[in-house]
Amino acid sequence: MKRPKGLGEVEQMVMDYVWTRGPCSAESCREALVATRPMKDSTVRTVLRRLEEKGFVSHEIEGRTFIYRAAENRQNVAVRAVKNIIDRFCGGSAEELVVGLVNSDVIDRRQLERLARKIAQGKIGEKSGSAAHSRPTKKGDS
Amino acid sequence: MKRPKGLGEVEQMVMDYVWTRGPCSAESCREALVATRPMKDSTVRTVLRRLEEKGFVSHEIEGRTFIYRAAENRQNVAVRAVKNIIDRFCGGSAEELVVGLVNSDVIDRRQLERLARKIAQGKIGEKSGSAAHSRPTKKGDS
DNA sequence: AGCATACGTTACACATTGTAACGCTACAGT
DNA sequence: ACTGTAGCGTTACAATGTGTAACGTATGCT
Repeated sequence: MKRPKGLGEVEQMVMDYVWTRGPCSAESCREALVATRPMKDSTVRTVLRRLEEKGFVSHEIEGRTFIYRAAENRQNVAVRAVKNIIDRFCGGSAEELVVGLVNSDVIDRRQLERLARKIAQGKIGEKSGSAAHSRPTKKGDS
Repeated sequence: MKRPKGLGEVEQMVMDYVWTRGPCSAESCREALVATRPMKDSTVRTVLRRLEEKGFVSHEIEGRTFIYRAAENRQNVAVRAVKNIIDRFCGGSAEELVVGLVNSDVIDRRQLERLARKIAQGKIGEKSGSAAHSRPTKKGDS
């Protein structure tokens, strides 16, 4: 089992694009990124392929073009990463982390309280399944 | 400015030891780790030195022995890492992340609410200085 | 002096990541 | 049918991070 350690700089940019713009071809991805970061098409393709190997994206073929889409949404990836951190640094308990986040002004304490209340009341965050994917990502839905 | 990307496997183990046991020499560190992971003393020393370069530990000399100590406690490192994640994946806003954490059962929603309330009431998390100490957290402490 | 202790230097292997040149294949237009 | 080209894969290489450790050097003790 390959734990996706994380994303490199370019990989992150590509993922950001995919997450933001939705399913896209390698070329459209490159066209968007090339403004801030010049790179050849083969570079983008390689990155995309590696991203797929890591499980961050999947692709389906449309005509003869690969359409890549995110396998998970940003939040899920973020959650996994944070989960990892919690395991590594907090012994599995997230409480102290939350405290730390508040102390470091990463989270505003009032906002947190409001949010927590809403969550506790079930107004946010219906757990529909394992929360491991935003969509089934099954092929053949073209 | 070099942001410490993260810790490798061995680096993590060393840091865990330093965080848990407090200041220690390279040798005592090695003695503790060698049970689960055989390695030579020079290996530990190299790791410790790299850890220091990354800013995770500092050392002072006692006699002719280097005593390493954590530059930051676990929580702070964890918070920084999470902050990073929030920037990268959540556009700077932690709210959705919290929701995700709850949905993924990383944080219990009731616990979160209790915690948030306590924090909001100022019962927890008074920002007491820079919190850059390496006080052993009172978990499974001997 | 000679040895043990404790640290530094240097080096190497392997994985990850960014980058890209080529090369292959299938579809389109003439 | 033939050829151009769009679109993908293969392969490769450099830079960096990480684990690992042999060997070298300094210092204190007996």
